[in-house]
Amino acid sequence: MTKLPRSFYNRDTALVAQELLGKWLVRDADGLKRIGKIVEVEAYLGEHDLAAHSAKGLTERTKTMFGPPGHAYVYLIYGVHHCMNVVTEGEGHASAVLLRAIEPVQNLAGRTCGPGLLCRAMKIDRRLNAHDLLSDVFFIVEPDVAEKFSIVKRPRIGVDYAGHWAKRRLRFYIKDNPFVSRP
DNA sequence: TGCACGATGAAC
DNA sequence: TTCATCGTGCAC
Repeated sequence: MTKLPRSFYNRDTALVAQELLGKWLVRDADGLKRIGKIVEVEAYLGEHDLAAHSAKGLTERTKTMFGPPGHAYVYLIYGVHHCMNVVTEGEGHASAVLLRAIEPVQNLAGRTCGPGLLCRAMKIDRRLNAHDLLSDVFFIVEPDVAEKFSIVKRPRIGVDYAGHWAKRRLRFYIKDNPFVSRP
């Protein structure tokens, strides 16, 4: 297992999103190493992307998105669930990749398909916002055994308010993977 | 200081 | 289809 370097995240967001598929999200907490394989993601392309939080500009909440790549952007949605993103591209670009579903690999209990459920299973909450993903307790690795799969591209979920941006196929998932939140 | 509104999930 | 639940951002 090789931890993804900063340079992996400092690239085109839609590309990073697709390359995150099949990678393992690792979280070491409470004496337990939890691992999930990323099977579904969405790309958010910076300030001009009306579906992205950063479209509102630099605010207290979105400043993590405007920060350096390779950090976690975690926020509370609907007052109930947490969503986990990976910041991409250079500092100030305000782009990120939302992790929407993972397949359990190690020490994961309960469902993991959906951004909120994924965070619950991985014990991710707002305390991890702005956390560096090159740390030793929260990071993403390239698995030793690479697998082959096809990538399906679809419009993002729950962003109908974003005009023409809602139609762009910036949601990516592993074809036929049973842990994808919605086919 | 108040209030409308979600990058969701679960129940009905 | 409806609702829970609360932090954020912006209007007064």
